[in-house]
Amino acid sequence: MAQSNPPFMSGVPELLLLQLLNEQEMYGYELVRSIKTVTRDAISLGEGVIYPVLHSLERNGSLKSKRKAVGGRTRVYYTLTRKGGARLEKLQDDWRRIQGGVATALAGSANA
Amino acid sequence: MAQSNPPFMSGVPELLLLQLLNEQEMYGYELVRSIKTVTRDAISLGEGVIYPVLHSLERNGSLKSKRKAVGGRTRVYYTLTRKGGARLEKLQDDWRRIQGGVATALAGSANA
DNA sequence: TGAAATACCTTTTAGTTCAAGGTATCCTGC
DNA sequence: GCAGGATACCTTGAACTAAAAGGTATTTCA
Repeated sequence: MAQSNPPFMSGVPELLLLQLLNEQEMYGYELVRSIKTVTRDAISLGEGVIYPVLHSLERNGSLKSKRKAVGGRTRVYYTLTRKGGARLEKLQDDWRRIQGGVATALAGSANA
Repeated sequence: MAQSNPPFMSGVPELLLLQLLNEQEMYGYELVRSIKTVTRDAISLGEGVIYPVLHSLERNGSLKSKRKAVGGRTRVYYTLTRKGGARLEKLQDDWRRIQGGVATALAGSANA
């Protein structure tokens, strides 16, 4: 039946979004540029990645959104729910675990 | 035409394999268990991940293999080529970049 | 008026990883 | 002498993620 676990590496886009939205509400287009800035260009995620993740997080109750008209354009602002906060903590833990795992491996013969 | 870049997070299995093989020659089954050990259980990759990566690395000239009969079983030992060494360095850099990127983002409002 | 930036979104394609299954040998205990 | 578990190789099929590209519409500014 092959019920796959989520690929162990994934969820970084999701992690970054939740992290930023935990600090302040933002809208999609803003998040696209924020991620680039905040990671000092190390990570650049296009709109085709951001919007689908945003929508799925809202669907599962991790985010809530609010439309605001600014000038003539509409912006959709997102904020974390309590569930989103829990999700963020889980993803942070996951990340630290695998980051630590890779670091240990890389330390193998290196410098030291 | 959508000529995709490899997903920015990927290549961690490849990185771990190359790293371990850079330290000493190993065979597939051994690598499966080594990765689990060396990452202190943070990362566990099955044979279905390891063998295909091994084969594709050999195909593109990053690894070379040598069969050895041990008892009645055959082991296929892999070692890095020069090209594999270069590939390892590239993946290490990639990893450090994205790791740094995520770290910067996570540092945002945290503890400090 | 026309190009670039802002702002939303979806669809298509490609790529990776996962679980599971398949073969065969060896060793241990019974 | 044979059953079961560990060793050792491998492939297949499904699931999931993320990348790229395209599509609409408005605003700003030259």
